Amino acid sequence: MTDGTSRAVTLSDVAEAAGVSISTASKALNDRNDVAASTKARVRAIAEQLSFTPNVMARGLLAGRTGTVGLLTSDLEGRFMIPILMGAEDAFGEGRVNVFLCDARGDAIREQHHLRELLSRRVDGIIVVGRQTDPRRSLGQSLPVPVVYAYAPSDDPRDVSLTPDNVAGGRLAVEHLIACGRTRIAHISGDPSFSAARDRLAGAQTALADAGLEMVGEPMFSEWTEHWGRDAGAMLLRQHPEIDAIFCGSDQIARGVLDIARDLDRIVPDDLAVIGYDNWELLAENSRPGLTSIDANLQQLGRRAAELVFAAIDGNERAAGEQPMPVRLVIRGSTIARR
Amino acid sequence: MTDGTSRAVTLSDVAEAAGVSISTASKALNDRNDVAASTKARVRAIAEQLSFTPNVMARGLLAGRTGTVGLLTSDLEGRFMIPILMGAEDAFGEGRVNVFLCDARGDAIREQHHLRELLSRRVDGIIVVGRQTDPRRSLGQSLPVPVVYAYAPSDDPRDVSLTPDNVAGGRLAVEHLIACGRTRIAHISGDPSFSAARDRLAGAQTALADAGLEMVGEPMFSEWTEHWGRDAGAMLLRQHPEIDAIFCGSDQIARGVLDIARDLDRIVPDDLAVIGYDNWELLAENSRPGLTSIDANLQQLGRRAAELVFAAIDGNERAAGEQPMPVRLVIRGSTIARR
DNA sequence: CTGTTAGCGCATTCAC
DNA sequence: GTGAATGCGCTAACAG
Repeated sequence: MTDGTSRAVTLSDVAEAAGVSISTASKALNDRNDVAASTKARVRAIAEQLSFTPNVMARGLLAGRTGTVGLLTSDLEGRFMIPILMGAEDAFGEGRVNVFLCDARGDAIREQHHLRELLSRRVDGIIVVGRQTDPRRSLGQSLPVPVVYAYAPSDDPRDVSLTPDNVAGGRLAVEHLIACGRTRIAHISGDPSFSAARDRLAGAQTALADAGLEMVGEPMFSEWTEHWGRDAGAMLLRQHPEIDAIFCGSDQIARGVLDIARDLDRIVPDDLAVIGYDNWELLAENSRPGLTSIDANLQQLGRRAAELVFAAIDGNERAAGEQPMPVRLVIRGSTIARR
Repeated sequence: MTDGTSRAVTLSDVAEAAGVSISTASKALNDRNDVAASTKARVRAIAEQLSFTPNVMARGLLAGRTGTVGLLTSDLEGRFMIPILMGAEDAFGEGRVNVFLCDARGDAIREQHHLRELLSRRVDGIIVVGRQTDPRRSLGQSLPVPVVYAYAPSDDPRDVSLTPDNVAGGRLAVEHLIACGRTRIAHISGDPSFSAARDRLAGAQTALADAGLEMVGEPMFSEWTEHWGRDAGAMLLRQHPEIDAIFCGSDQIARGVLDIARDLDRIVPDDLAVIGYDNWELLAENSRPGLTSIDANLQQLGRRAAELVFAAIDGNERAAGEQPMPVRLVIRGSTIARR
């Protein structure tokens, strides 16, 4: 463990060591031109030597800004927050902005608690990340800082929300299957209480209708798990052996379907095409064959959320409403045979 | 988006509204006894009404402490940081400590950059999270705040490092297989340049030797992937059909082995027991059968790291050296048939 | 070009 | 009990 005792060196330490006033030292370090080049160099050398790091809090007191953003999540265990966080970090980038990460664990009390903490710390803005695409309760309109909702939209249309476009994703998936020459397409998805499940189905239905096709069998809803994918896949392929493609509501479900297809001697993709959702690389790249999937571009979503927070902080741009974010298709071997 | 314009209300606002001085307001809100109960109540009511949140920066300026901790990770995409972060958050808990999350993306330059930022923000301590258990370069001994290394230890023994005990994990895994009556045990693992791979093997060898057994075939090293698990499993089972158990260096590898075992008509666990490593629930709980695995208790590791940072901050306790953290066995159907 | 002064928001003496 | 004064570390406006 490093030495936790030595007091942090302050600007006045540097000034004293350099034999100048505090304000001169400040100017030198902030590269103002109203200071002699020689003293500037000297002060900087001293600062370097003393490994001086300016106290951002003190600076923030003056500026009224802290250069911090709060990320309030209820999905620390899940996988959606991570890419969003990465995108946000990218956007904040070298902009000297740091992120406070708070995990509410899906608990409203804890969320309120963390919200107060973030406001106490005078974050310049807040990004709220949910774990489903269903609307969540708004933090309210009376906060002193801008708020952007990511993945899970706010239930208040006055808020800005960025959500992946699940309808477009469903459409994209089925259009791809049709483009691959498939016509007898079925759908297995997760919990129907999730708008994600319903929206993806809606998109799929649109694509089918546009092509003059009908879905084979009823869409099957239950859990977002491999187990369900296996069970549903087995039922479906037994009841409707003519099926030549299955659109799955998640990569986990798709993995289950791939698994059971092998048991039933259905060759993927020749005999049966399978497409997943989320493009969870751990699952999609390691299956046999690789799993074609829909990617929600979460990193880009996070980046955009950060940009919106920024815009609201220093500009006056005040967007509002739910903005569906584009998704993309990632093709692997489960829909097109690689040669 | 919420109103980003309304200036945050300050203590002087509250004082003015309550018709008292700033210092009295301060005392009232901090529950000091040298203030009349009536005024105390009044000030608090006003503060509540104005939704006053104290500016932690200003307070921190005085106190010399910020109540923040930096989490410097190089594993934002990976899975190790998340449970560690959760454990740390638990430990910090209601302690009014917040976490700055910085992702260095495995880049030393970026890490240095983030380190400076954290020091600028006067974090009270830093937790460094790596993505492998191999030693990483120390941040140095001259930092003004305590540092604890989690998962990846520091290469400087003067630092405190918490790493999962991979040797114990390897031993535990093989002891379990032996307890299940297995005697012809093989090993498939990942990249041998990882100390995790070597340590787990060492532990396994110990357990075998203690039981008077020898490993079947050579340990197989390559990647931490399902693909490798399938390939290695196929080779192994073909060359050594007598194998009755495989200890895998990761859950991904184990999933591959389970997959190929099914292809080769080996019944798990009756005919072949399989054990993984990491207890990645996504993989372990959804396989057929469920995957027995070694869990590194990362959440507890994170909690402990936070506790050590705390101890160093306000106590004088200054631990040092690499502390191996206990692991545990999670039994599922891949080693013991569930009835 | 440099130094002095003031003040960001708050907690803490110390007078009254 | 209460309030005026001081200072945390820093930057901005001025005066020299």
